Amino acid sequence: MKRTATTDFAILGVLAQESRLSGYDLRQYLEQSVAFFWSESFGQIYPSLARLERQGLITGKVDRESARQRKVYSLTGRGRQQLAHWLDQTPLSERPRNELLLKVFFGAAAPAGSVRKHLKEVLARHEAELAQLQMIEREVAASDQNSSSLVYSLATIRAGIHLARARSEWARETLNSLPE
Amino acid sequence: MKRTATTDFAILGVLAQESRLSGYDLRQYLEQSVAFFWSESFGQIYPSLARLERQGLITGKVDRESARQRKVYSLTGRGRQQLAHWLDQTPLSERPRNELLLKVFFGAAAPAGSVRKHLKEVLARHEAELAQLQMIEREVAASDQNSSSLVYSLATIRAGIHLARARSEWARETLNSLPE
DNA sequence: TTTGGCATGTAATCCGTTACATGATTAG
DNA sequence: CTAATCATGTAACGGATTACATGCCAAA
Repeated sequence: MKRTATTDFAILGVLAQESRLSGYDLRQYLEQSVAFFWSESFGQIYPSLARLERQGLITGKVDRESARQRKVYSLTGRGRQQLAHWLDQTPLSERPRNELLLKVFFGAAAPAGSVRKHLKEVLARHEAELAQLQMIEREVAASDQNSSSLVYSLATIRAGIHLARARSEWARETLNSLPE
Repeated sequence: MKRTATTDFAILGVLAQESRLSGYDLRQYLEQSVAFFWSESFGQIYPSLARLERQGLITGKVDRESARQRKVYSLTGRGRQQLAHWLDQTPLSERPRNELLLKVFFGAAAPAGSVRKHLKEVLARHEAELAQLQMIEREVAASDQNSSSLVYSLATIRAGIHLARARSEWARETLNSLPE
């Protein structure tokens, strides 16, 4: 018995911050905010929107102000309630699958230089990610919008910074510790 | 077009380190070594073993030395070759889904105290994990076995340590930064 | 003798991505 | 005009967990 359906709650969460969004908007929003720790595909979003509307957690209406044919959704009271309930449940601890670490673990069976090559690549990637997140942090922190969600956005950005830094340091350290 | 089939390679990798293992053994091995960044269920392992044997990458034989009815597998030359090839491919960057961060991000819509509660829990969890990994690191480092895979085991353990430390520090810092 | 661990497998189900299918609008 | 982007959806597929189903062996 699992029951998570996190896609539904990701949608409810975004609609709690901003209403009158289309499926397309929702995707954009997620990509531009939480992409580094969460993502949804259209294949998930559209069926989910239909389901949530059927359940009365969101309401959809055709957007007349737009020239395009788009349907925008907003949270209902019940939707907000359900979201709050889900947010209160302790999050499931993820069972991550890290292909890089698996390849490092089996390093002894790899061709010479493979592991170093992978480590150099991730080091570069995480250093770039770190720089980018630090820039975003400065921007967000400087934005004068004192919305209630600001502190939470900042917290997740800092999580990304901590993780990118830890991964970079590990990669650097490991490159030094490996022979050849 | 994706093509990963990582379960297969996880099995090949373990068999490269130790031969004559049953499906049950493989599960045990994975749980006791790479569990914090990789796991496989029986529902994956047994079909995968059958497939790998059909492809000639491993060979299985009924274990006569054991009183139990078990079939043990070993890597073939071709299996070792395939593994080496896979290990050389740059690992796919994971698209992680972190439910905790999602709940933090939507914190403004949560009941009062929810986020703090979650953060306290993960802080405790990661601090315990950190202590455990540090212990394991000392044990493994002290083990006189100078096997070629030792350095790679240590590297993955240190990855766990870096990550657990980063997550703990982030949680502590975030608890301080949140109001109330 | 009965419980826990060893041991193997299949079936049901879920979750998620990718590909497919279609079409309108807008900017260059 | 034409390419990019907006926009919505379904179908096919694959990967993974969980539940189901079965049964033996060893230790308490």
